[in-house]
Amino acid sequence: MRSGNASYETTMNQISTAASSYALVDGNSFYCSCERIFRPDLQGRPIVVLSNNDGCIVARSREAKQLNIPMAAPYYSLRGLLRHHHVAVFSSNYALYGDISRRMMQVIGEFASEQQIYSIDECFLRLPSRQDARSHGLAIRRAVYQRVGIPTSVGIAPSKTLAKLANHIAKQQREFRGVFDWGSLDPNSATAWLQQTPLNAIWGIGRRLSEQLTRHGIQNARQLRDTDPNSLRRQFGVMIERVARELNGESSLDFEQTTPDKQQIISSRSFAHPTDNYNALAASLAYHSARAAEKLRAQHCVATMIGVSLRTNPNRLAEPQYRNYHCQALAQPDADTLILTGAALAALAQIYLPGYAYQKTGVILLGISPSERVQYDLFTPPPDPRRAKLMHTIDRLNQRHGQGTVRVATEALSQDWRMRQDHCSPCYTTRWDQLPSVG
DNA sequence: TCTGGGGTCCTAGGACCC
DNA sequence: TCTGGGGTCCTAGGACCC
Repeated sequence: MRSGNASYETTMNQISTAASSYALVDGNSFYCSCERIFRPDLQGRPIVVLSNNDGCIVARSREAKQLNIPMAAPYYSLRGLLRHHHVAVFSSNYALYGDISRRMMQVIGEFASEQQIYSIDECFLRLPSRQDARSHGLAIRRAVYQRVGIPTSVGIAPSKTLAKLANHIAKQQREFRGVFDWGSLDPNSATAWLQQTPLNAIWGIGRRLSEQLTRHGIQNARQLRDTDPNSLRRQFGVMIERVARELNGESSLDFEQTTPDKQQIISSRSFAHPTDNYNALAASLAYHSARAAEKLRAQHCVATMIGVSLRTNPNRLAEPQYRNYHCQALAQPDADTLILTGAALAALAQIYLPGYAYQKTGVILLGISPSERVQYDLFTPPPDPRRAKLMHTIDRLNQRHGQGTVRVATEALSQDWRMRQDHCSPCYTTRWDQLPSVG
C-alpha cells in the first residue's frame, strides 16, 4: 500500500525507526568450511562431511553441490562418484565444529546487543531498523571471515521468517555478495520474491504442510501471506497462522537470548556392525548414560526418568525386525552417572531379546528440572553429597584429558558397538596433541 | 427426555528443524 | 559391508480434581 499523504508517511517512518529488524547470520556449508580452515589446500575443491557412523552426507561445499551430490544421501551409494570427482570426504568432528561455532558466535554477537543462537551454525540478531542494514551485514561477514575463517551469509528483514528467506536469497544470488536486506525492497519486488518462493522453502513448512496447503489452493509464499490469518488458524493451526503473519512482516516468533535448559537429553548412535551381544548393548548404554548425564550436569539439572531404546536395522527388510523402548523411573531426581547407568541397564533387561541383529541403542533423559529446585521425598534418604563431588571431578578430568578418561566399567565390557569413523580430521583447536603444525 | 463445566497435568504422536 | 543424531512445539485424549 502506498500513499502520498505526508502525515501517513511520517507516521510510518516513526514506526519503522522504532521497530527492530532481524538478521539471520549463518556459516556457509558450515562443517565443510570448518574442515577447510586448517586445510587451505582444499580451497576450491569439493568437500562433503558425513554423519555419525559415516552413514550419509550431511554437509556439502558449494563445489560439491554443483556436482549434484544430494543432501542426506547414503555415503556408500555415492562412493564411486565422490572418488571420480576427487571429493574430499570427512567423518563428522563435532569437537572441532562446536569450538569453531563458539568463536563464530562470539564475533557475530559483537554486532548487536541481542543475539539468539539458533543452531551450531546460525544465529539471529535483533537490530534497530536502519538505513545502512546492508553495510552492517557486510561488516559482520568481513569480521567473521577475518577472525574465524568461516564464510557467512546474512539476511535482514522485519521478521525472523523473512530473515531466513533473505538469507536464502543472499546465498543463492551471488550478486548480493552474501548479504540481502529485505527491508530495501519496494512492495512490488517483495511480492515478486514471495511469489517465486515455494511453500516448502519457508521456515516451518515441510513436506506435509506443503501438501495440505496446496490441496487448499495455496501454492506459494505470496498466497500464504495474503490469506486471512484467522481462517488459517482454524484450518491448519497456530503454526501456519504465525508463518503467514511473519511473511507479512509482522514479527510473531519469540526471540530468546539465553539458551533455555533442555527438556529432554538424548544420546544414541548406530553401530559399525550389528550385534546381539548383551554385553555390547550394555556397554553402549553405559556410554550413552554417561554422555547424557554429563549434559544434564552441565545445565545443573536432574532427571526423574531414563528411557532406553534399541532396534535392528530398519533398512534391512529381509532380516527379522525388532524395536522397543522402556522408560525407567528413578527413585528420586538424579544426575549421577552410576544411578542413571544402573537404571538404563535395568531397562535393557526388560526389553532385550536374544537373536536379533541390533544396530542402534540410545537413552533419553526426561522429567528434567534444575537441581536446586528438587524436593526430596520424606522417606528417601537425601543423596550423598560426596557423590555430586565425585561427578564434578569426573567431568573436570574428562574435560581436561579427553572424553572417556574416567568411565564406568560397564562401558569397557565390549567394543563391539563402536561407530565407524574412517575419515576424521584432527581436533585442531581442542586437543593439545592434535594442534596443527606449521613448517 | 434429561446426566456440569472448567481446569491441570501427562502422554503419545505428528510435524518440523538443523 | 555400508542409510545420522538431537532437538522443539503443537494437538488430542485421558486421568483427575473441584
